[in-house]
Amino acid sequence: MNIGEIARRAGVSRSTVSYVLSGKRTVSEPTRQRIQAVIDELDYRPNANARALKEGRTRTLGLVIPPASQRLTDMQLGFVASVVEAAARADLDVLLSPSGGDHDRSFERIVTGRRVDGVILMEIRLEDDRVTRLRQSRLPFVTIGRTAEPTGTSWVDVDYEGLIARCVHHLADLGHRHVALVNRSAELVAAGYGPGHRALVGFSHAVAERGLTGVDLCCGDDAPAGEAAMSRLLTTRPEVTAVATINEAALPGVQRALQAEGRLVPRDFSVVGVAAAHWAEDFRPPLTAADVPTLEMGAEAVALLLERIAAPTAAPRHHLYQPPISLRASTAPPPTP
Amino acid sequence: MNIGEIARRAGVSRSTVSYVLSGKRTVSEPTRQRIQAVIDELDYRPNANARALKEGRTRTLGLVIPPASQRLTDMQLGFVASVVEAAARADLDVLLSPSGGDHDRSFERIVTGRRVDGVILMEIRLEDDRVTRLRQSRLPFVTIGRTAEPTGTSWVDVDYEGLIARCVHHLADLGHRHVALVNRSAELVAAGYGPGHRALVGFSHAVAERGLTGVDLCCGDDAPAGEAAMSRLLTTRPEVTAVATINEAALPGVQRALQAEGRLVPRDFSVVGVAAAHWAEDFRPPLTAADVPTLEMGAEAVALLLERIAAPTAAPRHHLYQPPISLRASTAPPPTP
DNA sequence: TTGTAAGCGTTATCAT
DNA sequence: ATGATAACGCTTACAA
Repeated sequence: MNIGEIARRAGVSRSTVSYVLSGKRTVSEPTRQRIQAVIDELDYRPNANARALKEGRTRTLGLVIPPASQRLTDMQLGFVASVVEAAARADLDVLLSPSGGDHDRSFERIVTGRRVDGVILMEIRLEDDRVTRLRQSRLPFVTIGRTAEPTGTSWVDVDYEGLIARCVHHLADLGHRHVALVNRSAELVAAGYGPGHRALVGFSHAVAERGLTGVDLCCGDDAPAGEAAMSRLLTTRPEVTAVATINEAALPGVQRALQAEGRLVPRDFSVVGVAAAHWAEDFRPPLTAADVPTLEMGAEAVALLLERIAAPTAAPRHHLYQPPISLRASTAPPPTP
Repeated sequence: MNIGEIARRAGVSRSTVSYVLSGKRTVSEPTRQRIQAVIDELDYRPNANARALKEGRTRTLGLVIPPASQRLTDMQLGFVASVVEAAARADLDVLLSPSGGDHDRSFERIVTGRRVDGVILMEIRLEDDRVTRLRQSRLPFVTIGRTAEPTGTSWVDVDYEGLIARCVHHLADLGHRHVALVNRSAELVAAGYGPGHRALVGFSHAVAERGLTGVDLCCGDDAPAGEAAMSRLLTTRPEVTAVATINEAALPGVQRALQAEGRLVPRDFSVVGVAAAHWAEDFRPPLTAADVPTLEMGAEAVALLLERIAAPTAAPRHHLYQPPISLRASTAPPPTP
């Protein structure tokens, strides 16, 4: 079923059918209706590839996700979902590429096969080969997260540095003197994963600024890891009375460890962090946290990408999110010794 | 950068370049090397759309996911990840379509725009418009889950009916007389969501067969809903000593409600279910459960789809998964009154 | 208001 | 062993 078939059945030329489809020139009402009737009857829709070939654009966005082997976190999933949704609203399709390293066939296909009009990249490292690769290609792209030197690229990111600093200040204001940071996994931080580094920077600065003692620990992205890290902390550093965290997936484990040690939150121990709202609300008691607006960020990433596609030479833009810290019920002054 | 440019620089015709790329006819070693050198130098890769147009296939799979608005469950995410991964292993790309209802533009684009060689459908209902739609189209497809009458289609599914029945028998064997089923949300069940219905059928039959009293309740896909449903059950039906569930996301809430009522698992109350392994292992104590093999199922769905694409007229195949129930530590005989 | 025809970048069938 | 050329299905000047 192609445009020629429709044209034949309607007794017109192919171009007239095309113009009915696109509305790019006026077609007399009788012919338009006749053609439309045939289209409806045969449920015809133009071949997207042929159209893309001719138009030079694919109406498709590429989304590079971390390889599936390592389970996606809730937040990553939130980004995927919101990007796909925002793209669908703009009548754009999304092509997924699971790729971690640089030499990835799927990634190469997308970047260089002209299958997409632009790319959204997730899980950005401070030094990121994929960003380098994309920069030298002509393909518009936007990153969720940012490299160490993001100038010249469009991106959205969460201000982990500032947010964790604010968390520490909040704890200091309450009177805590010994605080800890529960970071993401050691591998991630070692690999130069942005949020891990920036959270650590923000933590260290704030701790120094307020004259606190701070201990930072890495922790895998799941409850068992959180429980292990936390119980180790509680026994080796009993003076610590509060933690700040960016590792939402570890929270259930953090909670369990606290409970196992008989520390009541927030009476005996305070917890504060950066996390998607549902993790925070699911904590007992509800977690005082900066809620990462994944939905908004995914939509904004798509918007920025569409901008770059429309005007590739325009100055790149970015959006650093600093969601306010929702005061829920997990922080209080430290217990009096 | 197109094949003509490569041909010109290498001083050969376009077809020769094409043959070097595909290897479909022998090219003399010197010319082959000369052409390959140009290709490497310019990092040329053929335009995927042009190739698709000519070859009549896109090397792309469509994956229809539930609309992003409703957060994807962990299991759904597992399917997405494993499908994408399996496709990448076969050098196939995956086009995502978030679509719930039938009249979805994104879905229509994929089905009828010839953007993909085949489609994988998730979240199948007993009566599913998308399946009907796909059936009348010529496009090969595979479903994860199955309709009420799946004959003639290829699918993979979990045997919720048999599995929940086995759970009930397990509980009955232990001596429980009053058991409950924690199902998925009422909306889902009302909409004819397969797992919800089949779990209920399996539960009812097994309960009848063993002469137990059974109560079934629907419950949203999150911890708060699980907590609410469970605490309601514990107060209104205090005689119930065990639950079986297919609602993994509700498990943390189930646990909290039990704890709040002072019921110790498994001494006072038994819990058993069908859930991804990490939910089961995260339960306290570890949950006796049939572990849904999402990874395997996603890969199998891709394999079945590739079969159908290769041989559209061959008899469809399916795979009903009945993972064994891993005996962990959440079930025991009921407390003696 | 409509039709004709060129061309998007490939692949594959003929020739040579 | 290689080259010309006709499709694939569409959009869009350019003509009429």
